[in-house]
Amino acid sequence: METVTPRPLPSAAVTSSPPSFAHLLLLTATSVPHLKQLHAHLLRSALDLSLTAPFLSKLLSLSLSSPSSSSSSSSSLDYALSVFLHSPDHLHPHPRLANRVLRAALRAAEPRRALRAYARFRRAGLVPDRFTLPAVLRAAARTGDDAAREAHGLAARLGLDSDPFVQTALVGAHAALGRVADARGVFDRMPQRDLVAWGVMLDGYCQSGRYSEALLLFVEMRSSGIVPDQVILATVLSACGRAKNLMFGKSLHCYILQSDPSIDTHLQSALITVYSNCGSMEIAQKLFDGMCPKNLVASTAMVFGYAKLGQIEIARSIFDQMPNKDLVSWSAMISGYAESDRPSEALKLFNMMQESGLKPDEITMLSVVSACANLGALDQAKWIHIYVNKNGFRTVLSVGNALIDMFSKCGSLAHAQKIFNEMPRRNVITWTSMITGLAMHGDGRSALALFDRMKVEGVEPNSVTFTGLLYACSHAGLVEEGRLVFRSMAQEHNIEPKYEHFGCMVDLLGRARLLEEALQLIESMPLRPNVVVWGSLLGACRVHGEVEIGELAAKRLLELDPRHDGAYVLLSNLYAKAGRWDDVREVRKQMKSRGVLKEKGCSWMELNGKVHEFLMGDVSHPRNDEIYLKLNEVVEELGKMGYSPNVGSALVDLEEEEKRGAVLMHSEKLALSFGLINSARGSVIRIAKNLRVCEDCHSFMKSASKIYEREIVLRDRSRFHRFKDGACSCGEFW
DNA sequence: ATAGGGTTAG
Repeated sequence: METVTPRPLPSAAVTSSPPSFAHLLLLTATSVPHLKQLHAHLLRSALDLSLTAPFLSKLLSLSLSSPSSSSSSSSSLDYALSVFLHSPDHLHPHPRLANRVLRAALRAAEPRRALRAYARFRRAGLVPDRFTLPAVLRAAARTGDDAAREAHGLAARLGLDSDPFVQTALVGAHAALGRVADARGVFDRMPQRDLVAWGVMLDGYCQSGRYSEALLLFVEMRSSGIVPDQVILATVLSACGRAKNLMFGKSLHCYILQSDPSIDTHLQSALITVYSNCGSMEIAQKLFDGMCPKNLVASTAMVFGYAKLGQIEIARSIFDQMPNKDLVSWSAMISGYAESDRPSEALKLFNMMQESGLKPDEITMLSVVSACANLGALDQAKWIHIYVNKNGFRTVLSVGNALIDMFSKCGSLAHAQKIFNEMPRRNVITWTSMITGLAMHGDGRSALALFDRMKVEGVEPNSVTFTGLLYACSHAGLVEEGRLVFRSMAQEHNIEPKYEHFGCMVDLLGRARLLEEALQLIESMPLRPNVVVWGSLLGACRVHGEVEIGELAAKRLLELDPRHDGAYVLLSNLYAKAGRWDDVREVRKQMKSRGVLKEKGCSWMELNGKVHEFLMGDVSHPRNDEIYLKLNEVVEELGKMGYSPNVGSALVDLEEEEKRGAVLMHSEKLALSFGLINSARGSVIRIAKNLRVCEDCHSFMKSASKIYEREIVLRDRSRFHRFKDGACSCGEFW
């Protein structure tokens, strides 16, 4: 049971005795090492003063005054705290001393240490005061420790729960631990709320990603007549940018100009962020141009904004012009490349960042891992994994999640599963990533089994989980299971199916040749059918050579997006399959007249840590001659088994013979030839490709795997194909 | 109590 009676304070007794020479000596110390030296000296004369108030006091002021950037300050703090932590139980620390330690630990970004020290203090009989609790709560908020609940109760027992400082800290702690409703409850019961309290509540919404609610709170604040300061405005602007609420941003901009045209740099940067997050780069650029000197934060926001719009070259040039770059600016540029499908550049930049002497944090790592996932290069992935473990990111949940995805996308389910199994904690993203990984590899049964386990463990699936599950059913041809999953979404989990779910269902039904049913689903869905669902239907029609429904799907698709290259390609393949060559030419003509270009096929593979790229018909590789020689050989060998190129996959108006040539030059065939030349017999050949593999390449790979006795793992845009002994793991469901 | 970078799906 908690005691609230203050205990006698022996340390105060020490202070009140006349200072000894030893004490005076201590006070001459000029640095922590110096103090340690004096301390050791006094110990030798049997005077242990380390537990006296003056010593601790001096120790603290020295620790706190050393420059915060140097590593010595953290080790000084370490020393200071260890003295506290090893002091005997009967010390009964004075809250003032405890508060200084807690504040020091917080300032040194050592919340865990603060909590340990606090626990130690409590055991020694500390009775916290109105300054202790906020510090503890802030530490707990940062570590995710549930000391907050305990502190809440303690505050009530000590009668401190009506103190505005304590209340504000409670709001912050609840919010940081994801209990926004509890935070709001405390906030609403506060009899008076200063700007800090409003700020903490606003920040609380932002921390849990509820940006629109933050904006609502700001509106409430304004209507209760409170005038925001620059800190509040900066927070709200940030929320506004993240909520991508351009209108709100503009009105905030007006408000700021009206109320106080002297905008400080924080606000300027925050305004730029609003516009760049909303994709309004013209306005962002104008504000940025008016900024002198350009600050780091604003420049980073510009880099981010352009990168998000795909204008990666402009982003890069701003990045290159920045005189100083910190971790956040590097990360923004790296994630820009990662998100714009330029994984090699992302990894290159990561190396440059390290050369410049910066160590990544976990957020940088997420972009790096995700870039490697997109690249699909297994050796790189293994290297990144080692790097993650070496640099202390192994136990970070989000990084573990990204690793699962990375190994799945690099073709090694085994690695992904190992990481999954060894994760100390798992959240919905962990499970979803693993389910999606299994789906990509065509293992639908395991994906469903994992989903059952997930439910048993009480993790609530979200809409992404269902995308993965439906995708798993679709790629494994599990029609009934897919229907059940689809139905359970709304019925059991309260998740309304979105476009991607309908897309998966259309895919699932379509691949099972239930094309009529797929069409009915599209026509009866509560959302307006979009490019995704018509595209799925068209794809299925191509697989089954179903011209009539396919034409309809293509027509609808092209109404929605006349420049959709995939639609023309699929339609043309479909006509080719049916032998309707006039229609093939017609599609081609239409495409030409509308200036639509087919995305160029590109494959790549890793050799000795280097990624080699092949475009369709590529002749630029330094070992071009060898590659084509090998390709000819493979074609000849396969020909003996009855292979002949399937020209339906060619989308060019060429003569028959030229079509054959074009199909034979598909990028994955070039990559395969390169792989056969350069890798040892019996080793796995891994190829990644930007588009979906064509029918001809698919059968080509199957035969090649048999003749050359090689396992070939091909990642295409939608899934993995593992060719072995003349068969593919996809079982033709693709 | 203040501004900039983040994992699954698309």
